[in-house]
Amino acid sequence: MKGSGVTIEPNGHFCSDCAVRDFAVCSSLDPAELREFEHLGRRVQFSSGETVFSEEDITTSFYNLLEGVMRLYKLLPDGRRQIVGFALPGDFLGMNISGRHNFSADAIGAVTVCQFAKLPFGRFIEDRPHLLRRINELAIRELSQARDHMVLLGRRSADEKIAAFLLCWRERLVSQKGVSDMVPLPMSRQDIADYLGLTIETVSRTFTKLERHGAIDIVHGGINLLDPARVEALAAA
Amino acid sequence: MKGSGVTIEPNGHFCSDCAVRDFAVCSSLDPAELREFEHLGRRVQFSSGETVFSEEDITTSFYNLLEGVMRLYKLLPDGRRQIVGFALPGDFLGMNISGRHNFSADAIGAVTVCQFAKLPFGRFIEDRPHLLRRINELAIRELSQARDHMVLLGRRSADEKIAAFLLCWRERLVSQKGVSDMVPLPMSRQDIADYLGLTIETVSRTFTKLERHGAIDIVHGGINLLDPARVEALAAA
DNA sequence: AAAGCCCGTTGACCCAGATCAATCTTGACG
DNA sequence: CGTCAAGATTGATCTGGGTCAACGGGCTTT
Repeated sequence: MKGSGVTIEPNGHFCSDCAVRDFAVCSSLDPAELREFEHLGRRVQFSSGETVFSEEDITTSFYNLLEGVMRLYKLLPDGRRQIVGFALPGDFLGMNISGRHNFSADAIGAVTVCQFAKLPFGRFIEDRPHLLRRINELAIRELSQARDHMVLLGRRSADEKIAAFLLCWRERLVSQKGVSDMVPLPMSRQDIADYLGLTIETVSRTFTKLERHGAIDIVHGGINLLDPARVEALAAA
Repeated sequence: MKGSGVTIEPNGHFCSDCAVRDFAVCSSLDPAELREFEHLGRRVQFSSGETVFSEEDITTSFYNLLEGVMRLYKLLPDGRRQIVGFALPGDFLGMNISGRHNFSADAIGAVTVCQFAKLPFGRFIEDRPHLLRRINELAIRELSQARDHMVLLGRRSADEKIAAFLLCWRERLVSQKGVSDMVPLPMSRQDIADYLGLTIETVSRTFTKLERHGAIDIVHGGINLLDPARVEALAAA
């Protein structure tokens, strides 16, 4: 579902009290810069399932995810899909060198982004090396995650993939909402399958197996980690 | 094989006539900067199979590959290996945010690198945003390649993996030594298998199958692309 | 509340690619 | 030139996970 999103009236939205202020790209900006920066972005909302941008689209904007979860994916011509990542609040999307996006991005549930037009954003960076350094830092971190994911896709069994996914997803949620054994899974089984290079049936079966072994409890919208140690042992790394 | 490499006497080595001058990180530097930069790096040689740096090692240096090919890989505790990339001359290695390398790097055949101590290099970048921009550009390009590779690992068949690998490898060699239907493969079958998430037997069988179909010709140290169109069709993307 | 749909689960079966096991090729070295 | 070791190929067999198919449970719609 292609969506252009809904721009929110800017009343009352200031970078200085933005929820992702401290861990997004903008954490590198001082208060004065932040006031200038404020005029570059506009808040836009997307509803569940809407596509924020598509692979091969000419890049006209960058996005800072403020609220919600997004799936980032690539499609093969015959429809096979590989999800290359899930984005959480604070993630910065859209950087590329070809001038075109190299993956598509959909909202999973309602999403709010801070959208920056490419050119003014590029100009703003120009003489702010600390912002560039911050962007570089995020790119390098993503690269490291991408390599970990290659190991998972190329060399791990279905059981290991699922276990590693649960732990890694929980870990990422920690920085958002603190530690908890309840792990919300807003994405569908199909999304998880396409992320792990499996089929939906294998994902379902593996969850059931983990539940039968008492390692997790499948609840609506997520799972409970009953035995984190056992899941860690399964993830084996 | 862990190796510390052999430093080459600096006589007669100048950045200005470096082979990778135009496409490595240093392409962003002007002649004056280049002269200063020259003192930061030292040329080091590694012989076939030597390890230049290992995953989890504390990062003390960055590397600019000048000559040869390297395999970049991660190991699971039980020895399973995933090659996350092959490095060619001009590639810049070692960036990370944790202070530790996040993959290992071996020489495939003899290799020459330009090695930079981390701290002086970091200081040199400090007030040279154009160099930082160049590094960022390289990171973003690698990220895009990493995502393509995830699709390959997660969603493609063995035949497609091999075909895509041959075409992609040939494409990369174009910028090094021009177009040719002779594709040198300096890495072993095991390396190819670990890059594609397959076993050595499947790689061997798939090569043989391609040869029987007249698409390629297996020669010592590489293959001849007899029917590029057919291989492209197999790669299906 | 009945109908329909979407999503997830479960079972039966199958196959691409892994595993196991020779055998062959090539190059290094006495 | 013969010996050895390392890599590559090939064949036989097995299996993890894919495919196909049925079913169920929780929504929305009317």
